[in-house]
Amino acid sequence: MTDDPWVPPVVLLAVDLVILTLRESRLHVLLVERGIDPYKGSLALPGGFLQHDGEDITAAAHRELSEEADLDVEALSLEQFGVYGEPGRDPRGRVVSVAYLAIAPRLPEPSAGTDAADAGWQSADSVLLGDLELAFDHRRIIADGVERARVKLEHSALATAFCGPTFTITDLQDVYEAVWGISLDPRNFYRKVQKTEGFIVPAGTARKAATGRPARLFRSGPCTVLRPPMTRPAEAASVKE
Amino acid sequence: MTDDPWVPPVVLLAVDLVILTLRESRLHVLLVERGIDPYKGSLALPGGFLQHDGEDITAAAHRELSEEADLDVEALSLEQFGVYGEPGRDPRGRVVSVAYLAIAPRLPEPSAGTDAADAGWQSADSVLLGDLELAFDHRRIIADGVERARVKLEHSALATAFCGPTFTITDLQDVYEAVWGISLDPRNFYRKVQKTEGFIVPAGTARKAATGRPARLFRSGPCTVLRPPMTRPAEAASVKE
DNA sequence: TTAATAGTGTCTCTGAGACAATATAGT
DNA sequence: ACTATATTGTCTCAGAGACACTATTAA
Repeated sequence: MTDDPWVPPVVLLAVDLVILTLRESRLHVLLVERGIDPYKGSLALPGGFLQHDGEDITAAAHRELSEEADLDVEALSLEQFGVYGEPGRDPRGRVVSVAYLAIAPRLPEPSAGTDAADAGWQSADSVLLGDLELAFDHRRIIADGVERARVKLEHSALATAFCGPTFTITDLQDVYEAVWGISLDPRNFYRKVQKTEGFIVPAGTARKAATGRPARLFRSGPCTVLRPPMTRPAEAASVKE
Repeated sequence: MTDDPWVPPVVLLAVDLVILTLRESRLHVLLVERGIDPYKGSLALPGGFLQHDGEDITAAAHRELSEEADLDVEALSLEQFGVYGEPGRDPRGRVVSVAYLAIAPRLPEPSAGTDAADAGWQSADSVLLGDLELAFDHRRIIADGVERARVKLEHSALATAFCGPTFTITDLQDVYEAVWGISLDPRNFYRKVQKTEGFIVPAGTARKAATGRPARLFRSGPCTVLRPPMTRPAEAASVKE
C-alpha cells in the first residue's frame, strides 16, 4: 500500500422532482417513462443530472420543472426536502440526488382526450400503495415528499398553490382533504380559514356550477405562515373514502 | 462545436455537522479551526468529504461526529436538514455539502481549565449575530440548523437529547428557553410537560443543589412525537435576557 | 425561621369539534 | 316549491396563559 496523496471521491449530482397536483379531488404525482436503460420503461420522477459544471442545484430543479412539465416556473412553489445518496441506488455509479417538492394547480386539459401529456399524472395512493414499478428509490422519495406536503399544509399557506389564481373555500377544503386523506367539516373549515388573518382574501363572487348557491371567490393572501396552524386530526393516516 | 457525447459533471460531496449543546443555559455550537488552506485559520463546522467511493452519506456524518467530538454516536440524534451546493461556495471546485443537525448533552468538562477541547463550543448568539469569521457559507448553515432545532422542539421530544440520561423538569425548561431564546412560566411548563403522555417518565428523586427542595428526576419517555405540540410563543424571535 | 427551589391549584380565554339553521342560486 | 350548495351560529370541551399558593429541603 503506497503513500499516494488521498483524493476525495466524486459523485454525480442529480435532482428529482416530486410534482403534486389535484385531479378529481385526489392527489396525483407527475411521473415520466424512462427512455434510457437503467430502469428503461419504468416510471420515474422527472429529474436528471446537472447540465454543466457551474449550474446551481436550485436552478437545475427549475430547469427540469420547466422541461418536464411546461408550467409557469416562477409562480410555482419549489422546495428542497431531502437528499438520497445511498451507494447502491443507481447502477451507473455513485449518484446523489437532491429531491424537490413542487405544487402545481390543476392544469387545463392538454386538449380533448389527449391524455398523452396527461399520462404522467398518477394517483398518489396507487403509486404509494400499489405494485407499480418505479425506478430507483423513487417510491420512497415520493412518500417523503407527500409527507412533507402534509406537514407544510398545516403550517403554511401552501394549499393555495394547488388552486388556480382564484378559488372557493370548498376548493381549498378539497386540497386539504385530498392531501391529508381525510374528511373535514365544511363549517368548521370555513370558520377556521376565514379567521386566519391573511391566509385568503376575497376576490369577488363566483358564477360557478349548474346548481346551488354561488360561492365567493378568494385569492391567496400575504401570509405564508399560518398562526395558529391548521390542525390535522389524529387519525390522519387512514385512507379517504 | 463537435458532437461529443455529453457527460454529466461531477461534484465533490461533503457533510457538515451542526452540533448543538447547552452550556451555562445558552445554546452553543461546535466549531473547529481549519488547518488547511481554504479559509485556513477560520472557524468552521465539523465535517469533510466522503472518505471513499462507497461510503454512505449518513455513515460519513456519523464518522465525522465521532471524529470531531468523541461522543457516544449511537445515542445521539443526527438528522439531515439541508443541502448546500451553490457553485461558488468553495474555491477548490464544485463542492456540495449535506448538512446534519446533531444534539449533544452537556458533556463533562474535558479537564480542569483545559479549554483546548472546549474552545470549539461557541455561543450560538455570538456566531449568528457577531462578526466572527466563519468559513464558506457556514453561518447560514448554522442559522438553518438552529431554526430546524427550534421547530423540532415544538413537535418532537428532541429537547431531552440536550440533557443527560436523567434530568429535572427545570433542566428541560432551560433547554426550551435557551433554544427558543425566551422565558417560559415554570408552572405552565410543568403542567404541560407532565400531561404530555410518554414525553418524560419518572426516574427517582434527585439530590441536587445546595439549597431548595430537591427535584424529581425523569428520563425521556417512549414518545418521540408530541401531541399536542409544545407551543412556541409568538414573539419567539426576540433575544433572551 | 428564613431562604430558595419544587410542585399544585385556579381562573379565564381562545380555539377545535360537533351539529343546527339560514341564505342564495337553478329548475 | 324543491334541490343543492354556500355561509352563519351555537354549544361544549380541551388546552394555553396568567398568577397565588403549598411543599420540602438546607442553613
